[in-house]
Amino acid sequence: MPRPRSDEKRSAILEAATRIIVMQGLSAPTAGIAKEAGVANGSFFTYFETKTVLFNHLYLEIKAEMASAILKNRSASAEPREELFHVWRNWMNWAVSNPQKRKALAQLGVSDEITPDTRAAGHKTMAPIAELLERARAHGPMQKARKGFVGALMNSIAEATMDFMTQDPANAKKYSKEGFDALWRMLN
Amino acid sequence: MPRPRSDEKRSAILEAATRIIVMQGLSAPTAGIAKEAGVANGSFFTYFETKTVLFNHLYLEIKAEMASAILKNRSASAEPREELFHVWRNWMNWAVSNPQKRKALAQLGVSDEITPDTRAAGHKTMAPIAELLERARAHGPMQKARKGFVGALMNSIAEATMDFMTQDPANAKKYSKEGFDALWRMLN
DNA sequence: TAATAAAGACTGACTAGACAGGCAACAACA
DNA sequence: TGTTGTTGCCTGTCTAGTCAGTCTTTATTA
Repeated sequence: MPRPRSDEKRSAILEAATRIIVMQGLSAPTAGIAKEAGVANGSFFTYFETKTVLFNHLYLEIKAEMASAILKNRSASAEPREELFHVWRNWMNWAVSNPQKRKALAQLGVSDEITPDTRAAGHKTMAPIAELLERARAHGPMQKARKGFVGALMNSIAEATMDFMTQDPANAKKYSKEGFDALWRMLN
Repeated sequence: MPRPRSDEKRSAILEAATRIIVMQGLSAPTAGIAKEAGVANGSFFTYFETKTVLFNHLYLEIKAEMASAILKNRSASAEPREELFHVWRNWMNWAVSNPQKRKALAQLGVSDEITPDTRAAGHKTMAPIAELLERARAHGPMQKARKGFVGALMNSIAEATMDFMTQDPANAKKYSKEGFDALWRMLN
């Protein structure tokens, strides 16, 4: 049997890229990422054809992981408010526990190396959350607003809240509660 | 007497940089910016010592212009809600009228070439708006939240709203109203 | 008014360095 | 020994910033 192409090294590169991007930005040399991953300079390109391909994979991976963390342990029965709050808490927890991934994701998100296809795929992983939001706003003042707009507003409030939580961890809980209450007031 | 160094060319470079950044991103070559400004390659550096210096100047200039547009024609007497809405409308109008500047500012804002000093100065130009927000939230449920946090929430809602307005201009007015109402609900 | 000089704004070819990706050689396993 | 993953050196390309020199305008003089 041929020695299998190591998925571990693939993951190592993705993780190394996260760390390096946080520290040095997207213009960081591939050589640095390879070194951080404990892999030879040229090996980088046996795992990812180009730097851009790596970026697109990393974007999707982090986004998918985040979506999965957000949707963990849902109780299907709960009231809309409770349901949304559960998701909110998962979201904020993930952000506090994974500041690097969040930071890297933010950088990747504004890069023009991320293709529309990748963005669309990333958006798709968030679809269940959008659906949940639909129920939460169903009877409130935003019921006639465009679906995507409400989602964008929620997302922007969440991002701002997460920024403050990571920047001032001592008051993280406070920000989380205030942020969610603000969101709920907006929806109802 | 020496011929005066042309402020027009300085402005031309700043304007050219805005256009080029929107089209090509921050990694666009200085040569391209110089060409777009109708200035020789090397002249770029007689107006701005380095590319980073240009970026910092541009960031501040756009931010200051935006703040000035937002604060235009204020009537000091009005009710908090009216006062805030006036500012909101100015803000949205500026965004719709200057999509390129907004886009360039967004790119510059996430760049790590913008120094903390520059960010602080940019923040300062928005101080009057923050003050106004203080009055608007004074009697609402967010009166005990940290000042900067409320400002960040307002800003994030405004950004999301402006995104949708520029992306779907036909419904711009609708988004503007819905966005402001959402903000006000959040504050009260 | 015309000729000359001085100043300094402006130019663009050039350089030094950085980096993405290629590739020829190598190592490990069957 | 053949096959395949892995290596790290190499190269072609790109670009920020430099600098020796040109050009334009103003000041001075006759």
